[in-house]
Amino acid sequence: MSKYDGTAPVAVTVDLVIFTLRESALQVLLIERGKPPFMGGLALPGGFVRDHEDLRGAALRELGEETGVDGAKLHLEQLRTFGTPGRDPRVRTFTVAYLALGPDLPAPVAGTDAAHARWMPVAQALSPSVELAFDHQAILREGLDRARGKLEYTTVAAAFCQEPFTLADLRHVYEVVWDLDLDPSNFRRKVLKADDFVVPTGAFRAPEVGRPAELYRRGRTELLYPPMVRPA
Amino acid sequence: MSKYDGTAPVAVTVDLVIFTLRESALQVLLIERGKPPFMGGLALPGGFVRDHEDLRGAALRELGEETGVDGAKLHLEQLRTFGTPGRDPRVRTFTVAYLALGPDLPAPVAGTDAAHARWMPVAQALSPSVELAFDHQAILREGLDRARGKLEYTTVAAAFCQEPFTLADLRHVYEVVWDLDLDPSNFRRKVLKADDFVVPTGAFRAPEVGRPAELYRRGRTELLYPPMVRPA
DNA sequence: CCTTGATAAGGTCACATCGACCTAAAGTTA
DNA sequence: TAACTTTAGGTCGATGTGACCTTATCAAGG
Repeated sequence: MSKYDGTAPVAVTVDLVIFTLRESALQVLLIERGKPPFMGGLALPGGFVRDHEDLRGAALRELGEETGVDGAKLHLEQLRTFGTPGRDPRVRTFTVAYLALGPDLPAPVAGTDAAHARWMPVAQALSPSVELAFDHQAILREGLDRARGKLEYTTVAAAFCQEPFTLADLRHVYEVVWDLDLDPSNFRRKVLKADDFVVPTGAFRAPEVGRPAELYRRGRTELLYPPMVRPA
Repeated sequence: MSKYDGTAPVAVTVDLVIFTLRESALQVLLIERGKPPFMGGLALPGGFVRDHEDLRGAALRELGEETGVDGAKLHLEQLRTFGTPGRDPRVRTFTVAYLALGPDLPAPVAGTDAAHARWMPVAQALSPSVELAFDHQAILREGLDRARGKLEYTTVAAAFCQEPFTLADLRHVYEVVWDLDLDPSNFRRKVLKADDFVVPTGAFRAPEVGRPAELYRRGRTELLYPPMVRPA
């Protein structure tokens, strides 16, 4: 970039913050780096953007390589771009961070690119005991903040649920991501009053114990109005 | 990028969507391009990110060059990164778009980099009669959407007001950006009930006609709770 | 076969907020 | 002084919310 003509060595990558709900915890997909820098350390999945490849396309490709999941069915949105000089010790690197949300995604499969990938509770990944490569801790932090905020005024919570799902499943998403308890009755009232947040299927699912719950699918609404208020 | 090692010709730029209120209209700063491509056409201000320069730093520098304003006093946030192949016919270019909001900013000064810059009402810039270079129309559209949305649940509206300002000034921001009328009385109640959105100065300003209005300064709160609801 | 326990479904009620509207205060202009 | 304009502030019915209660429907156990 020294000549300001775009020919100096600059790299552009995408990094993914992939969240899912496993074992009643919000978990993030991390990979073990197989090459320097930060070899052996943990990092967010990601890679270089290829020629002729859209940014979103690159994110979808990485998503498929790391989780084996068809990203077309997940929620995927751009988070922010990080480009502080020195964040990659090798070359000036800009990374476009993406946030992906999905229902309980499969464990990474051995024998693939994803062999060195694993799920880790977000709380653990953000704790001082874990060190992530590059500035991935900051990216993860921002992904968490974004996800928490978006639950309030959008319907993305349903992206964490495998269809069909019960209202308890959906409430569970809020409770885990926000780390608090919600009143089942009031939650039900809000969700059903919001227009086309969820649509009933007429079918029911019997839990291990208790009354069977009706099953729902995602509605078409993206924006949640009125918003789900997050208690103090 | 063909070798995935970050040495292929790739350019990274920042582009700015700079909004201000002039003559009771939301206006955006556009420049007349002095070189190809799109020579002579209108475009958002922006430029290459330099070595050793932060993304935000590059945005602040361009802001100063184009408006002569010390960006430290404006609201500046990252919008999104655009990198569709072919968006720049010369070389693969990724642009990190920033959104800047400020009070009635000075007209561009002749004899500077900003000589070819001018303010244009956003409605006009987005109309079919105006063609912006590259994908700047899409970027502008997204900046407008972001600004409109952020007025709801943050206090950025105050960034459009020169301090000190009246509640009518602040209300005017909402009315212009949202293109609708708000009830002065209810607006007043909401703003004053929100904690530390604005702080009274005790001073008053006499308008051309009508009762003098109390003057306020920006408070420290960033998030507006409860949010300002946008009528349908 | 009925009780217990658990969860879903749905209702009640006091309270806060909101939109629509009204009144009073404090200036300027005719 | 009257008319007009804008700010400041209040009222009231409608609506949303949190806390809590009741009932329905299943499984498990006596």
